[in-house]
Amino acid sequence: MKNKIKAIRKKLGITQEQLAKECGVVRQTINCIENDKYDPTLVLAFKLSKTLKVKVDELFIYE
Amino acid sequence: MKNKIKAIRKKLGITQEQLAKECGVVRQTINCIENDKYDPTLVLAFKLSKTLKVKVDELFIYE
DNA sequence: TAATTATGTCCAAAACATTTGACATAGGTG
DNA sequence: CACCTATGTCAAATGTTTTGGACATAATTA
Repeated sequence: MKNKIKAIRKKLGITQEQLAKECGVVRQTINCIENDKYDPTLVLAFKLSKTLKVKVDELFIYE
Repeated sequence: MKNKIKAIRKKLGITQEQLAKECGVVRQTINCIENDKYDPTLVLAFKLSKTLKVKVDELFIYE
């Protein structure tokens, strides 16, 4: 499952570390998700969505 | 994390078994998610969303 | 250049999601 | 009532996500 996290995070000018802290996870988690190592849990997807100010349906690309 | 799966599934007149099959999981998985035993993975959330014809952001209630 | 910050990666363990198989109960229909 | 379908639940096994600690490299800045 692809996502737009890295692009949107950079547009907002924040680091993986800052995004991680906002979402209550560690930096490696953000890094793995941005690089498609695995998908976030649903709760984390919503936290990312909220922090990055886009809807879950926009942030992730299904299919 | 709450969700509207049971309500929408009933409105569509389908069983847990049918929804499960559509989404490629077993009946117990749908049952557990409807009864808030655990949250689905992000991929399953998108499959449920697609089958139930509502957006992920509408199907699940975060906060 | 040297120092600092940001990112990518690895591993093992912990936490969480899903399956399989089974049994119990609730609701409707003959 | 007896039958059948749908739903709820449980425990053990398996698969996936997240953590914590560590190290390497890339990019930025003094």
